[in-house]
Amino acid sequence: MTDETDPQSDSKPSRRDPEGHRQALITATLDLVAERGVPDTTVSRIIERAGLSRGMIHLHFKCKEGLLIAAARHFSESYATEVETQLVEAGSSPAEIIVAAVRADLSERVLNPRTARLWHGFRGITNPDPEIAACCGTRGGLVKETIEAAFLNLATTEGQSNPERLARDATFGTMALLEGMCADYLANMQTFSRSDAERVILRFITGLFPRHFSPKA
Amino acid sequence: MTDETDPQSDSKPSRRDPEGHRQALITATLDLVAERGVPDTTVSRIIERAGLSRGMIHLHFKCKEGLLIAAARHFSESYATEVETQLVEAGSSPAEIIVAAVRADLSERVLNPRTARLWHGFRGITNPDPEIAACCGTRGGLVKETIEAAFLNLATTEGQSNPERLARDATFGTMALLEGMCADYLANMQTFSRSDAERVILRFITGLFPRHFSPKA
Amino acid sequence: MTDETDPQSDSKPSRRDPEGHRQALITATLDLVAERGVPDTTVSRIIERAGLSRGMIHLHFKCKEGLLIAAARHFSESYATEVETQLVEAGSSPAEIIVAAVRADLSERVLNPRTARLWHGFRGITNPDPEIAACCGTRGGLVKETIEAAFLNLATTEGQSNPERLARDATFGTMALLEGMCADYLANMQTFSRSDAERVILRFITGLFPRHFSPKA
Amino acid sequence: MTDETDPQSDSKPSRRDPEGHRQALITATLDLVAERGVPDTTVSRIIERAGLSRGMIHLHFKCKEGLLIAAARHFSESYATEVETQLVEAGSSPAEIIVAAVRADLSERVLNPRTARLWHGFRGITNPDPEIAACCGTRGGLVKETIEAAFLNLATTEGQSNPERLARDATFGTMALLEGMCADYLANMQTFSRSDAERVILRFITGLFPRHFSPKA
DNA sequence: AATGAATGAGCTTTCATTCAT
DNA sequence: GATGAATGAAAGCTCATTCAT
Repeated sequence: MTDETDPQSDSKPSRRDPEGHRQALITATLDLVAERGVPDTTVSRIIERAGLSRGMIHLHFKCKEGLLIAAARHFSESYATEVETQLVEAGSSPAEIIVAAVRADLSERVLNPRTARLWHGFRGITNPDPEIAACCGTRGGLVKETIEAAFLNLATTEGQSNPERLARDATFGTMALLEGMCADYLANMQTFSRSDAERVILRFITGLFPRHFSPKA
Repeated sequence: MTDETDPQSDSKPSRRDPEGHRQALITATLDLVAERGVPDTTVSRIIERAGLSRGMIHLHFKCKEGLLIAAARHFSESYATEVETQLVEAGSSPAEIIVAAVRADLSERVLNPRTARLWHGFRGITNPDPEIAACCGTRGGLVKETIEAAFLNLATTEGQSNPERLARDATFGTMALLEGMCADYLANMQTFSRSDAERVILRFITGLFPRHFSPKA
Repeated sequence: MTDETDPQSDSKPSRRDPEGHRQALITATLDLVAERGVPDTTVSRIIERAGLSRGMIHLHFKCKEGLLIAAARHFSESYATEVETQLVEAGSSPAEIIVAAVRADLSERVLNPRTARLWHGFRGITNPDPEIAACCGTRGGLVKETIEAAFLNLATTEGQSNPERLARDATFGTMALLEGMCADYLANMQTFSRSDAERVILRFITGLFPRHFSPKA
Repeated sequence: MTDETDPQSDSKPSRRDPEGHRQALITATLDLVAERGVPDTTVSRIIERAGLSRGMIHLHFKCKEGLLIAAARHFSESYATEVETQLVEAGSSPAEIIVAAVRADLSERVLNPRTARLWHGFRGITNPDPEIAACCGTRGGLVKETIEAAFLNLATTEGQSNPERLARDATFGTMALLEGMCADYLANMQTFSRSDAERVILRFITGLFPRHFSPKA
């Protein structure tokens, strides 16, 4: 998943390796944001964890804010990549895509303590850089587009009067439910049930598309 | 909501008014958390905004953390109070209660830039005081109980095989949707539509209780 | 040893008892200086321990410094009183008085963790109030005068050429040794030996007055 | 004693000179402890006197306590070094070494207002860091060992029944006297007489080793 | 490209003292 | 005489950033 080109695997990067240094700083930053939150992710802790020198951050990212933006973008892209990867292994019908997307979003690899803390950590910044707000403000981007396209496909097939609106509502609700599940997971990690979450979301979808999903999918 | 007994109206509290000072500090803190986030809510800014002296915070709340906890609790209680207030004006049937609760939660008084930022600001603290986590980790408490009771009422009436589970799913989904709407509102304040949000949530509820809600409630 | 007039023994003084309040504050101050040193003896800790109100200190002693002076003086007087008390039980010959004074000064009641810390605590104030310097700068006062008188008695009897100087040297040396022993006690409480200390001081005295003290006194 | 390699003499150290900065901070700290005592030796005063920036203390010593420990150790080492230096110029017989050590300890360079205040300032910390207690709790270390070895040499030569105990008593008494003299010096700088102090200490030593010291050494 | 010593603004907290009650 | 809420200066410390090397 990480640097294939780095001959020394993923430990401390070698002395002259600008790209390795960038990656090491981003990884250290994400680790810290997940563990301690954005405000406690200090320059000192980042460089200590990355095993690099103090000036490195300003050399590669201009300032701490720049590193934070790069880290948030990296995290957001990892999320989309991971969901898309899981979708590839699923079927290709719209209904299969939607169910697979929901399952992927609730899977251990996408929803875990680290990611739940990262989403909320970045979202907790009240006046975030627009860049951070754009990529971590809500789940969205590629995943949302994929789901919306599948819903539109279903709605059109069904011959509804206003398929665009149905698809939009379905997407809006599904994404909101996933957001809400993530918040619930963060607050109640011990008792949170992935299967309960999945069942509730499918009940919502089934309510909108009764022909395409069985009540007990 | 402010000092009825204070002869000098509700502006700056008089020199000897412990309770007024406590309230002033909590209000200033909530204002700042909403405007600038938790980490930028410094003691200096709080006392400047409250127009009080530096030592006051430690006198009344022992430390800044204590004030933050008191503020979070106050905010959480205000939320519940506001929703309950709006429920009083609604009908008394389970379905009416549920619809009213959703509408209240999406109303201007409950969901606005200040509250959306406060929820996420407090939630963004990665290792929060348990007290803060308990009251701001997710919408819950009184509102959730009210909704769950109403759903259970409907589910039992309907003669479902497992009414408890249906009520639990309905509550879980509704709360998750409200959470997700709040996150969406925070991320897209300009384009967010309260009516779209309400319609989507009612579609979810209608899917689970088709007899009690009309498709276009 | 304390307030004979207080009907409620030595616990918290009653509501209207100025003298009891003075004593309670002094005792609390000495306890704290012994336990935590002068700099950590704060007004808050003093009033908490004495169970009195904040304004009390400034009411009875004008300021914290005034209380500290009163406490130092009280401690110094307690030291002299205790030594004199032990001397009363001793013999009345000059040699007996001297040996008894040394023993008293090294006794558990006079040299213990509390007193060793109090002497050094007050002495550690670099620019002390002259009053504190006078009473806690070095052991002195009454005890020193008693010893010097006894030495002078011995020296005169012995018919030395310069009895005043001999007495002065003996007193100077004995007091210095007692000071040194106190410092050693503070630094090495576990290993300090009162009998070793006494033997060494008596060796010093025996060296100056071989006729009046046996080598193995 | 100062930077031989620094081309800009020994005034303010150059912008990049870690070791010089360390020394400057230690010197400033000792000056202040001597002038105002440990509690009034604040970070602000230290950096003002050293002409360095605020963060420097925490950069080189981690915290104020760390600087204080380093300063105490430096002071303790300076004391031992100074006494040893003066001993080199003295004779090499045990008796000469002892007399020289006493004289050195009472000399202007070893016993002066600054050092007397430093000993008592550091000793006045009631719950000192073990490191500070170890090096400033009592005169000791190298000087004590040197004196004890010399006394043991004398005691063995003299053929006493228990030479170790005699040497121990002599060392204990001499060190205690030197401690006591230092306390007396601190309390009575104007009237303190180095020659009186020396005479009294030699009287003690002469009493224990009459063959090796003349009564009026 | 890379380093890490240095900076000083700004952080939370503690403190002796005041004074309306 | 007695109280304790209120004050604000000053404490120790952390921080992102700079820049000589």
